Amino acid sequence: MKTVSRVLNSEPNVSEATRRAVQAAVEKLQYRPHPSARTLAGRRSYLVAMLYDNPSSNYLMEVELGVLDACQAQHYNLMLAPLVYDAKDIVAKVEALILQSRLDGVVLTPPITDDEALLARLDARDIPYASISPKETHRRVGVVLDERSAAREMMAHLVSLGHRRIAHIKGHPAHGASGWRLAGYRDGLQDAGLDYDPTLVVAGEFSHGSGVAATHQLLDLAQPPTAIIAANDDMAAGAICAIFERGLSVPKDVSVCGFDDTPISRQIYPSLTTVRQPTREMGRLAALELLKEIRERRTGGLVDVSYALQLRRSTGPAP
Amino acid sequence: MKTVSRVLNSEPNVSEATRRAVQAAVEKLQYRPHPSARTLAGRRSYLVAMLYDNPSSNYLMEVELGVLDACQAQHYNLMLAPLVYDAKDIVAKVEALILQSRLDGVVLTPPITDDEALLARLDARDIPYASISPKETHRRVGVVLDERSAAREMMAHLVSLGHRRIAHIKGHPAHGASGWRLAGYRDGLQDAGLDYDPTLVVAGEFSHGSGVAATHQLLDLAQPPTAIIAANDDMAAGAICAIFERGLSVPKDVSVCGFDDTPISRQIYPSLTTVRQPTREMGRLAALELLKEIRERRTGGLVDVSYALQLRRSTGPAP
DNA sequence: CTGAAAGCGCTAACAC
DNA sequence: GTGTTAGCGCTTTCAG
Repeated sequence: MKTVSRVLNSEPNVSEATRRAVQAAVEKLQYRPHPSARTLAGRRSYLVAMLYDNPSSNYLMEVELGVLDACQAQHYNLMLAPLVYDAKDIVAKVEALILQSRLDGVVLTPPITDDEALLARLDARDIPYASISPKETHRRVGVVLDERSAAREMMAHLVSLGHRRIAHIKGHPAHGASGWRLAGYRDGLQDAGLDYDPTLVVAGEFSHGSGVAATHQLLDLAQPPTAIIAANDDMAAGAICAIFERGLSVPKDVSVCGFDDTPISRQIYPSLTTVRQPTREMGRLAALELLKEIRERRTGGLVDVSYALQLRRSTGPAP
Repeated sequence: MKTVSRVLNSEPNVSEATRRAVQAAVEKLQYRPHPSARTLAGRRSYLVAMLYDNPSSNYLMEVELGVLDACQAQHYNLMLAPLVYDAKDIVAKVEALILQSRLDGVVLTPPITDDEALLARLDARDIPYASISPKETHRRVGVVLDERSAAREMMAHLVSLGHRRIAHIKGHPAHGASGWRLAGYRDGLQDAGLDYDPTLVVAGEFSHGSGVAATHQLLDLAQPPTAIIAANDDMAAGAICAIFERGLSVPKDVSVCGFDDTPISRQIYPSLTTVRQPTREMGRLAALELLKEIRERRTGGLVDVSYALQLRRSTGPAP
């Protein structure tokens, strides 16, 4: 019996002949190991959870697909854990989840990646976790991308088109990406020798509606911008709606660009210039690092992925 | 030990006093039953899967949220099973899934809802399943909506705005909804005393790109339509892109409407007139019926949910 | 109404 | 390299 177990788990100390014989029998009998028996006898649950906020964003759906991919490839199960981040009892909720479901590990998405209380609890319980775009990267497992340089490059693109009054709609303040993208925006201004004008930087929270509102605010300015760089695609789509509502045109009157290259960037008119993040791949890689960490502690690392400007129709020469 | 088990599973034959004592102890010891032990000893896995095709559609994401909701409420786990529907080995794949994961049941989404071979297999293995918008509704468990009447009402809306040349972009032929929506379109023509013009009905496959292509085809007609009713929101968004690309305006030159009321209908300009389907709720209800069916065979039913026209900015008076 | 006994199907630890 | 033994933490069955 144990020999069969060894073959099924690719463990060493089985002769090639025996291994083959077992495999043949498995095939013939259509044998499938029972996951629960395995979990009960062994120490692991073969279950990881993905913790996330805001379940209906385009971005998270892509991430989920990637995480799922990696889990399936390694025969792990994925449990979806939508969390309302406002709730102050997030730590308690996650704790209950871990206790009840015996999770082997968790994948964290922003802004949960940087909840100190939660991370401390995870560490204390010795639950491995991998983060996607965490704010703090010291000694972390997961995946990151140089968002600041991406924003800076996007700025260079706008400047090259002749834009001088470039506005920025910020992301949700709890997300690390918001800060980096703003920093890149400022880098871009500096590169072009432009002054930082605080009236051109308005708050947003990654939602379509917040993009609409922010854009109306910008267009009400005595000297409205000729280009808007939104911290994500949903807000950029909102910006385009607001511009059209005023009878203006994109990109003739105002150029707009977003971030993330989510499906919506190709589904609106005009198609959106944006920064391509390999979102799905990021989910996959984060999950892969998590699984490594689960198998063997201290072997997971922080993977750096690269972005690419995706030039489409929503940006054009300054009027 | 068995008494504790009874209390935890809300089984009868425990005195109120004992029950209370057990509950107090559970609380005090922070005891949590081990899911795998329960699965191993009992006969159920407390696991259901959602089978779906085309994982990146707005529609499915909403459905998933609803299904997840119902499962969590009843302490069932949800396994996501993205399937490539082209593949001819779909039955084998699902079979493997059931065998390996010991699923208690599955939720089916279109067009998998009507794969005869798969359904036969599920029946043979006695695996309960619930369908969301199945084509065939006889003796089925799940949730349906009167799509035909919805399309018909939408037609009435367009006719009331003065439109006479109304085109239809069909959905993916494998989906039942495509047929019903087309039927409702024809009902609407008849109601208005309009002739059916086959050149005004073009093929689509529910994707944005297919909506763009279909619309170009319609606008190339000697007598182009003044209104387009697409079989879903993604294609309607594509139609709007195509119309704008030609320098025309929506709804001034052409009115456009979609189906499903997915998030994108509110994220594009102009906002989309569409048929609201309680998509998330449909996922929830289907899962609920499935769980009923799992607990006690022949108790699940077919729930009928209602739609509502969502009038927004993409439809207006005929030119 | 309560509980003892016997597994569910695996893996860990340890012989051989 | 292979096999034995003893559980993992529950539920089922059946006796009280």
